[in-house]
Amino acid sequence: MALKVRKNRSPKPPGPCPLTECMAVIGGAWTANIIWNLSGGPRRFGELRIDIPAVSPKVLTTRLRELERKGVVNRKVKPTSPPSVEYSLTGLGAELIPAIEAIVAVGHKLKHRHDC
Amino acid sequence: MALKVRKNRSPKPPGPCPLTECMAVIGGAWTANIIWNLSGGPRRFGELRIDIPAVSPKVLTTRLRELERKGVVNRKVKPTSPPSVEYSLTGLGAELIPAIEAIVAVGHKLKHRHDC
DNA sequence: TTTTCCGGTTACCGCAAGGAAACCATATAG
DNA sequence: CTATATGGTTTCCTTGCGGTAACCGGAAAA
Repeated sequence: MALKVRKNRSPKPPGPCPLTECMAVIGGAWTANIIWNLSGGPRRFGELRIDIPAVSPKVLTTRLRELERKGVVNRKVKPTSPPSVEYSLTGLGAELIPAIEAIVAVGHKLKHRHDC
Repeated sequence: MALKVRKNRSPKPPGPCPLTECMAVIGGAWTANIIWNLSGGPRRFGELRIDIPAVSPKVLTTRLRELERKGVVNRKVKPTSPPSVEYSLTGLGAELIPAIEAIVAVGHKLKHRHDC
């Protein structure tokens, strides 16, 4: 009575899983929200804090630094006074938008179904 | 010297954020992988363990139960012997596929860029 | 009788992610 | 002189997520 594994599995590419890899980028707390809020154009630190009121400055800094290191967002310091810092999506960051949009779309459907 | 918040923010719907809501569904460890592996058709517990070797039975059970409760997957027990349990995506679960696919697509791009 | 297989369950544990609150440096406005 | 705005940093602490490992119950195969 051997285990018969059916072959209708979805395609499994070799090497590190692209799904896991992408989730590692957008999976952190508030990460997707941050990217989503940057999709409308550059935004300053304080503006992001207003856009996402629940995020603490510590976490916001952490996420922005991570995303910068991964090449998803760009950090530009403007030598005004007091200096203001503008964050924007890089080309790579822009490529994440369709995925985020798809997630948002599902979120709407979930709300619709849930609706209790 | 008042704070001038620019208005180029992305649209913010009232109420609970759809983005956060959807991420709560697909955000758990291995969750997206599980849904992805079910997108090719129904799959048994043991098959999923083979598809995703790194997932422990405990976590796999937890995730499947969560997804079942949220109406994303369907659990069907077949009274064979030993009994086999088949998991499949519900209609709601199927709606998640485009988002997952978008994430997978970005994962490929990430690998391409990274490529080290 | 013992083993194998399926689909789990249970107990235990470590650690890192994340929340809260306080603090900081600089420069201009009033 | 003091207040305010900006963009953080630092410290502390809790929670819970997820990993490991062992165990389980029924049935059939050997």
